[in-house]
Amino acid sequence: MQDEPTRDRLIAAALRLFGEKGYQSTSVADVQRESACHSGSFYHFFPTKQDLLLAVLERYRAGIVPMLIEPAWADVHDPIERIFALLARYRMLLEMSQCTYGCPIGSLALELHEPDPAVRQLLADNFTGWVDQIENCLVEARKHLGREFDTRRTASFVLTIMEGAVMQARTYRDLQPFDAAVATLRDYFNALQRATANEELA
Amino acid sequence: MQDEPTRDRLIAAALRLFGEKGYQSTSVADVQRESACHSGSFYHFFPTKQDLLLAVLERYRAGIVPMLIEPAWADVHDPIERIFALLARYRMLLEMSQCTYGCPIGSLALELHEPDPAVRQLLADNFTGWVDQIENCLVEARKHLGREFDTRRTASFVLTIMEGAVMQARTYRDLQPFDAAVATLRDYFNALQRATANEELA
DNA sequence: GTCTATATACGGATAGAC
DNA sequence: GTCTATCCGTATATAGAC
Repeated sequence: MQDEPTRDRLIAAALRLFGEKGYQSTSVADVQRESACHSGSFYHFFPTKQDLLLAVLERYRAGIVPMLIEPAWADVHDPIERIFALLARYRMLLEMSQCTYGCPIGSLALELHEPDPAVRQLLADNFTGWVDQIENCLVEARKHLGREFDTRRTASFVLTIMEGAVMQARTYRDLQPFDAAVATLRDYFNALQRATANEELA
Repeated sequence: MQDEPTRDRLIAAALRLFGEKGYQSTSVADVQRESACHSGSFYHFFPTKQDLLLAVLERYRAGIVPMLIEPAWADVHDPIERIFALLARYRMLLEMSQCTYGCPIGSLALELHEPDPAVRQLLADNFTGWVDQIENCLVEARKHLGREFDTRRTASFVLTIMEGAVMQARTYRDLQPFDAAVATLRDYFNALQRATANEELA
């Protein structure tokens, strides 16, 4: 950890701190302390604090598949189950943190009310990258879900639910609203599959 | 406006500013300027900035029915349509602000990572008050939605979707993900009603 | 209750030696 | 590339006259 290049250590520390405390509540001094480097090094790599944020968001974006999706899907192959396996990862994050740590991208998206365009774009890119993965699952599952099924719209809906569910779990400090949302999403998929099966019978 | 008691002017200004810029990005000086009062008055009414936040959250909570629900439901009587009428209010807020202003409670809930317990409780109370109203609609609509229908779980699901949809609309600066989420929720209710109608035929 | 002036701390960012 | 020391603005909060 200490042997990593300084720039990477700074990004790694910021990634953790921005997730735990938020962007504004994390001072440049916090990042310096956690990465064991000093002011001169920091500003050598990042002209401003926001440039560090951009690097963090880019690292999140690049990490969606290797750091989030692949671990979640290693032992799950059914496309619909993969969606719920991903949601289970967020549940685990909430559980391990007593419902304080959820989705860092969602938190940043609402914390920064008037983000710099480059920041906003990277937040959006993170959402899009996540939704892309869900959509892949839905395309694969399409035959069970009806011909006129809109895979993109539904993939976006899954992100909507994950983010809203994390928000409530954090606010109530309770997994129940998260579990409730996931259970209701499950109902929805079941209803779609039942409807499609009925169509095929007819 | 200028004739209002000072304390109310402070709360009103803070309510607006916290919604527009967030809590941390709003300085006490901002609130003083917008409410046309000075430091001495501010700290006469609110010992700390957080005490002002508590007053704002309490005002939001008390305003759910008179300021949000009643206007949204004045001309709508079908219980399911009332749910969509409420969601349409949020769409209007997004539209009027070019997708920058969504749900101030949700924004505060994710901005404040380790809120004071009193703050967190008031955020939760706001969510609960909102969900209560949705649940009333679902109880009224129950006969069309199936006997084993869980009204509380589904009401919480509606909040989940609203918050997640607002988050995405703000991040993309585009109403499309919001509309997509609402349309998918509509599909879900339609599926529930269809399933219940089929049950009754059988 | 309201005003002005100010204490005090901490934030992001910079200077310049090494 | 890394270090120490520091500038300077702004933040919350206070003091004390009126």
